[in-house]
Amino acid sequence: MPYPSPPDPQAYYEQVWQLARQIPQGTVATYGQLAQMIPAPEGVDLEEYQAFSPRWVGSAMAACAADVPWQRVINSQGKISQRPGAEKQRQLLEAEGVVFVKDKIDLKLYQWHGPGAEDTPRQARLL
DNA sequence: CGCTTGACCGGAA
DNA sequence: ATTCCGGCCAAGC
Repeated sequence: MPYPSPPDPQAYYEQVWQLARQIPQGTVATYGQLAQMIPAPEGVDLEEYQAFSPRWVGSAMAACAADVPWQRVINSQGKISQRPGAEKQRQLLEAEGVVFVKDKIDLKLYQWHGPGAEDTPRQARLL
């Protein structure tokens, strides 16, 4: 299943990491969500960007720096993508108070609303 | 140099 | 709910 890469992968990944670092503890973001928050690199048409950017975000997370909370990025179905280390990701999230139901998270409760829209911690609302 | 293999997503069967 | 499909690049072996 072939797919293209960003014109400058390194530069794109850094934008992803910077965004990911802003995800509050106890909340999550999806690959596609982060991709939408980043503008399409110059030379990439919107259609192509929409089709592949989520994978680019995934690639970025696969190579993320130590200070990036990679565990807070999950797929659009509210599940943890299959791969070695997936179990660890779930543990880290549960330690932050994220509850899993049948291997999935309720995005309505935990999804990050983006920078600036700093949400009231979902957990507080549940207490 | 030629395979193989990706931390995805939305829409269609 | 579940499976299948298109998208068509690069690093690593």
